[in-house]
Amino acid sequence: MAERVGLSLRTVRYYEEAGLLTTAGRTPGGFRLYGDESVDRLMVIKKMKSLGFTLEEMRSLLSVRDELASSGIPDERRGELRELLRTWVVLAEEKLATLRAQAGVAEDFVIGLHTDADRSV
DNA sequence: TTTCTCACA
DNA sequence: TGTGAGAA
Repeated sequence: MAERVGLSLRTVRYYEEAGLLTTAGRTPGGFRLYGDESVDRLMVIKKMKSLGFTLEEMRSLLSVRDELASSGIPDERRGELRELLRTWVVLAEEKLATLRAQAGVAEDFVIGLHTDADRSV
């Protein structure tokens, strides 16, 4: 699984210990078994990580996702979960706005360096 | 090659 | 928030 998603073995196990990942059981010898949903989860985790979300935040979002995907949820609870998901959308959009602003700074900086370089010829 | 645990940053 | 090392 670590190889599939491009994480170290230690990291994948650490995420399990941190409650972000559930194994689909073990072999008789104790080896971890992973299902396809583990790939999904790890992709979400990787993206959130790169955006600077904490493990706790990942846990939070993943649990909402899980519950929403489970069956037999009362409509009222469903509404709550949808609402929670919307707050995550907002948080992600905030990250996006911050990064865009940073990209703008980087762009200006590079342009400035180019003009410096050109002038110094 | 895996697992777990303890230490370390 | 991870990683390294040792032992089983």
